[in-house]
Amino acid sequence: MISPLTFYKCLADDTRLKSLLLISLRDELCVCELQQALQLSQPKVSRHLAELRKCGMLADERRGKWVYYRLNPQIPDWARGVISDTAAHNPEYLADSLQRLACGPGKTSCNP
Amino acid sequence: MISPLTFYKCLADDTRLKSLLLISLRDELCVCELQQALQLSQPKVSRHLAELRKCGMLADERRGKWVYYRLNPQIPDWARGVISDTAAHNPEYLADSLQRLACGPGKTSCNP
DNA sequence: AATTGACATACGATTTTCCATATATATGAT
DNA sequence: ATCATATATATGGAAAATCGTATGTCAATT
Repeated sequence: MISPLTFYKCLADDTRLKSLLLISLRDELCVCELQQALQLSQPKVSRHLAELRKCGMLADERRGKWVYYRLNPQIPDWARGVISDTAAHNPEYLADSLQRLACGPGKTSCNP
Repeated sequence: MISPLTFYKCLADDTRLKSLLLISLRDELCVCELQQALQLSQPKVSRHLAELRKCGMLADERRGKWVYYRLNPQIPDWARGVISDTAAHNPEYLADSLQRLACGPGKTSCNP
């Protein structure tokens, strides 16, 4: 069970916070989608996702060449609520990233 | 208006997180009460409270020799919700501090 | 005005966090 | 087998956060 302090340390970085919020909104995202949405280098995105995975915040699943990340089903409800509430009430914080994520209905940047 | 990232950076330290949660539960607390509850040095508590004040998370009010801190009335509802939900769902994290805070009905450690 | 108690801040040092770059691994296609 | 793409990790260094100690400020008491 994740401690509140560990949980908030996960959210205390721009890359990790935006990744978590975007994943929460879209259910699952692969690394290259986040990379494009956040306009960051691949190692930077990957490193922060790995940290979130090690903390138990994210679960990863490889499908072919891609690795998809989603919220770990085991995180407690209060933590899931914090993430979704934050995403819901801070549209400006996510606007740019969300726009770069949306490249057509049902489409992802990885699978054109 | 505080950004989500700034907000979570405020919560990403043990002293600050516990202080915010305890203040949320007790409405207001003075420095010496937190100092005793958290078993920390006075400068350490004071420094972190000052940071929370500068970020707009806390409001302070001097009454005589004591300075009382409370949640800034202007913080957005989602942020206040995050704090109170966290306090409500993590009793173990706060148990020790809460016990040291309670030194009798209606009494504080500052005003014996 | 001198003193005491509650609190704030300044300073230097240590620790932690973060990053860019390079390199390694894994998968699928040719 | 080779290659290209997607992702992961390792390394060294830079930047930021945190801390302990010392000192400063403010209010109340005498």
